[in-house]
Amino acid sequence: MSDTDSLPERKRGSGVKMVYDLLRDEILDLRIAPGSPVDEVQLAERFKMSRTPIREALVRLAGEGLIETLPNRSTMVSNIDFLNLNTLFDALVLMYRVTTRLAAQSHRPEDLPIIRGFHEDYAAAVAARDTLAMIATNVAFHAAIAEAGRNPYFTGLFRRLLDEARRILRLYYQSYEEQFPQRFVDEHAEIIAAIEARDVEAADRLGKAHAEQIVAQVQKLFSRNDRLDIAL
Amino acid sequence: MSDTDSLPERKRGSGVKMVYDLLRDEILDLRIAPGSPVDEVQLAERFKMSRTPIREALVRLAGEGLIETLPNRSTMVSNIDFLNLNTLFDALVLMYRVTTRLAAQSHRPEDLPIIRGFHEDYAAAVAARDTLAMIATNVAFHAAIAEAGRNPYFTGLFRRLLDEARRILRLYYQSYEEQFPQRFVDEHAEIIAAIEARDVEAADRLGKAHAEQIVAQVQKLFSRNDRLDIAL
DNA sequence: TGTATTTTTCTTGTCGACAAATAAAATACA
DNA sequence: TGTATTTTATTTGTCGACAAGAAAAATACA
Repeated sequence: MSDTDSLPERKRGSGVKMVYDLLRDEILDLRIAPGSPVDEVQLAERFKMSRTPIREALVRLAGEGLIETLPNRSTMVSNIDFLNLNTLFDALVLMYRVTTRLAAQSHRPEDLPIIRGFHEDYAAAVAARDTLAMIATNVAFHAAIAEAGRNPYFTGLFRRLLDEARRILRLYYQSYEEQFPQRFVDEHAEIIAAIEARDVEAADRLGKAHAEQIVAQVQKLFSRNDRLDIAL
Repeated sequence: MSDTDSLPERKRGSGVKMVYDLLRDEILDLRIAPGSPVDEVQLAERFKMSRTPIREALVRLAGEGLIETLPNRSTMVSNIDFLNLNTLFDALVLMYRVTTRLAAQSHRPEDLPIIRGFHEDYAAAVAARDTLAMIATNVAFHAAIAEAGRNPYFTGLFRRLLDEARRILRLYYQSYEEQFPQRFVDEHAEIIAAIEARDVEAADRLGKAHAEQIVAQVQKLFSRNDRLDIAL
């Protein structure tokens, strides 16, 4: 694989961030399977740098729970905890509500163009049936709404939840290729309208409904898979 | 200062955790002032180890927002963001509600003795007028309730919020030494009762009231200080 | 042939040293 | 004396090497 086959001229502090961002994306897009071993020397060779900056990137990833470190022994990509998916869904629904509500309450005029921009990106991805782009732009859309709510603690947790959900959605879209996401586009438009009108209650309600609908779809899929697994 | 004047025999992976825990406590108890510079070589000398494990501990602390690093330049203890305290309070109130509610909903019998234990520790700290112990045991009490709710995403955010609040409460108790915490002890007892009775609505209501009361007190103090600052 | 023990291997954890980047100090110049 | 430029100093970022720990492999022994 020709990853970093560009100029070996790297700036001083940039290596860590690069490794961090790249590994993070690969993990969240399921390009690296959960449970896969993460080898420091291998990464050092791949990125053509010493183990030290690699290690720092791994420590950061471990801090976000994306990888797990066994003391003195291997490091691996965190598994998806299917048994506790409901806790993830609970947290997601609440954060959808809270961030949308806060955005309606305290957004500024300059926030709306940004949100609309991601909304259009998402619509374009749906039209193009580009699954990875759909997932990424959907996350960006809701993250932008959260930013407009201006509570860093909520946006921080929400981002993390959306990241974790990114892996699940990746599985979801791998299994089923349905055309329903158009519905999500419409719901997004409604949410924007509620935020713009500063209708806090409507924003809350729409955010909740939007989240619960996605969760229900995913749960339906996984229960189907569960039954399949048992049947085999 | 004779910090680590014990045996130089350290186990292999223990250094990082030790430095991390110690620095974290010092920061949260305001033993290191916000804005203070954090020097790697100094810490390396103090803990008698190389800069590498120190660095790893600092990366973890930075990941939690407890320290801030300027690229290629100094590292310092994060300042308390007084201008955005309301976002912290908003998040805290919501998490008090959610964790108490969830605890009432899905706690197990073995959780209650743990919660009661911290409740008694807190009562003892109040009786002894030990400010630092009061803050620490109060955090432990609510963290235990959150654990009983069994949603790792909520407990994670809640712990972080309580940590940040620890620094503020430290300021609070430095300024005013009032005897009202007995009221908190009583409220804690009510909360435990609601959880035990699995009364979800009552737990929610009590958690919210408890949080809002603390927030109101702290806000009153800071608004007083603000006026004082302006007057000077 | 099966089990206990030793040896090997592989990965991580730690170290000391050097290079780069920035701020502070010193110097030159008007 | 005030400002621009060079030099020094200090702190971080990166490197290569070595040691420790744990699993796997190999060996010894019954």
